[in-house]
Amino acid sequence: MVDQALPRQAPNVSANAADDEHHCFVAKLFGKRARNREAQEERILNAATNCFIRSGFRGASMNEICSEAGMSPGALYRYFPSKEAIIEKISATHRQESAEILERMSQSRNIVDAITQVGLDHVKKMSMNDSGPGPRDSSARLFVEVRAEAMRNESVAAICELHEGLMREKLLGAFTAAKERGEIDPVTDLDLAVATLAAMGEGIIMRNFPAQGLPVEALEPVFRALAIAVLRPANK
Amino acid sequence: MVDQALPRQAPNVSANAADDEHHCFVAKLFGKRARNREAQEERILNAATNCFIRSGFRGASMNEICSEAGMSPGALYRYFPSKEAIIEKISATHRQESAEILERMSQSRNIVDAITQVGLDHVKKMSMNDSGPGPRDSSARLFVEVRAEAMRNESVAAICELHEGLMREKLLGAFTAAKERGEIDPVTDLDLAVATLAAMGEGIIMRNFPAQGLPVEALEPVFRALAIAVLRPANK
DNA sequence: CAATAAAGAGAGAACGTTCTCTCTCATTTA
DNA sequence: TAAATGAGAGAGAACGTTCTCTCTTTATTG
Repeated sequence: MVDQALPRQAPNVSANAADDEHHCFVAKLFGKRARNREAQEERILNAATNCFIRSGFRGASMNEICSEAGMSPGALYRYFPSKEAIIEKISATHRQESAEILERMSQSRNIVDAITQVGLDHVKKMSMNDSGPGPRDSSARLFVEVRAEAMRNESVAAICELHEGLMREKLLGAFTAAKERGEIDPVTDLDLAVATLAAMGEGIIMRNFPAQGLPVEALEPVFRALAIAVLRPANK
Repeated sequence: MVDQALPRQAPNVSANAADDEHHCFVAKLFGKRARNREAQEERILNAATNCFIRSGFRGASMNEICSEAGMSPGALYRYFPSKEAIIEKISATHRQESAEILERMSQSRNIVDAITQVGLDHVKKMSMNDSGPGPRDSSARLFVEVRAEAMRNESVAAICELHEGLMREKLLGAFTAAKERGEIDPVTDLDLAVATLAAMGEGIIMRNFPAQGLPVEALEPVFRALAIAVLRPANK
């Protein structure tokens, strides 16, 4: 009954510790074990994402996630130490994906074109469903969930702030460059412009524009007009 | 053991049912009993609001709410049948208060002035704390919580849709009137303008502008520029 | 190569806690 | 006195997490 339970010790009979370490390192990076671990983590993350979209961070139970992943609790807890950890990982990934849309900013010469494109890309991403079944606007749902969680979860708040800082920085950089190129009125307050455009981006996600029956394409001239309004104010 | 549990029926020994009904009606509206009931309900609602802001709808427990209200569960459940009911009531109230800001719309002659004022009022309300202690931006926090809940709670979703429909209607009415007065370019898509401005409003709440160190007053010219951009697009 | 040891991976029951909500009974009010 | 009100224990379910054990894969040894 107890004769097989406890005796679990690492023997470590090797004479060369460095060799062992190196071997372990290689195995962790490229081995079948490591690849399998990554695959399982992704399986859990996908399942959890679906559950969180369906029931919210607090509303979804670990059992629900386990069922969705086709996995036992014991197995799941081998890959993530807590529900918190899963929430944090998903929040970080989702925010990062949003932030990455800004990468295209530097590709465009015209700053108004660039803003317009970023806005459209954002809306498109948010009306998408990255992970299989479920509502079409999964990404937007998860977005709101992350925002709500950030209100009272310090870790998630830190994650949000990190990516938002990066976004602000990138936007500000692009605007400054455009200003130097003479595309923007010299008196425009760029910090204010960044904050305004970022807020508008989030609002449009929340209200879930496309879900209201408005086609994404209709937003093109709107984004353009807004970009012009914010970057080159008519008065003052 | 069971002899006292269920038999709780209104005896109604009166010969005149109409009199009783009338009496009851009057008592409910003006009696001390009714006033006390309302006071207790408000006490619970205030406590619950604080808890929900602090911990979220799902995160806050009924015990937490009872403690905050200085009340036992037995007492609380006399006034609200479930946690759900409290959530719904608070959601409805909060959304209604937001919608009521639009009442001023009709007071102003100039449509751009009106939009600007509504935007500023909205931001001011959201940076406020209606119910005593807690963070300064309680209203915004609650707003996000309601939005997240609406994503998966049908009742709350219905409440949101109701008030948003009213808001859209009111905005559209004001825009139409302004168009007839010649304030708005005849080719402007008013539905799109309504949706855009509503989305921007929500976004600015979410990003919590004032909390980012930007004074509310700085937003005045921004709102003005945006209103002009949305209502009278430069091209097309 | 066969035998053996160690570790990895996973299943599922069970843990202690916390949840929402109910029941009983005492107190207050009209 | 009869109804309204409230306190508080606690029922019963669900929660996140851990524990024990089995089975598979990998590494080591003779």
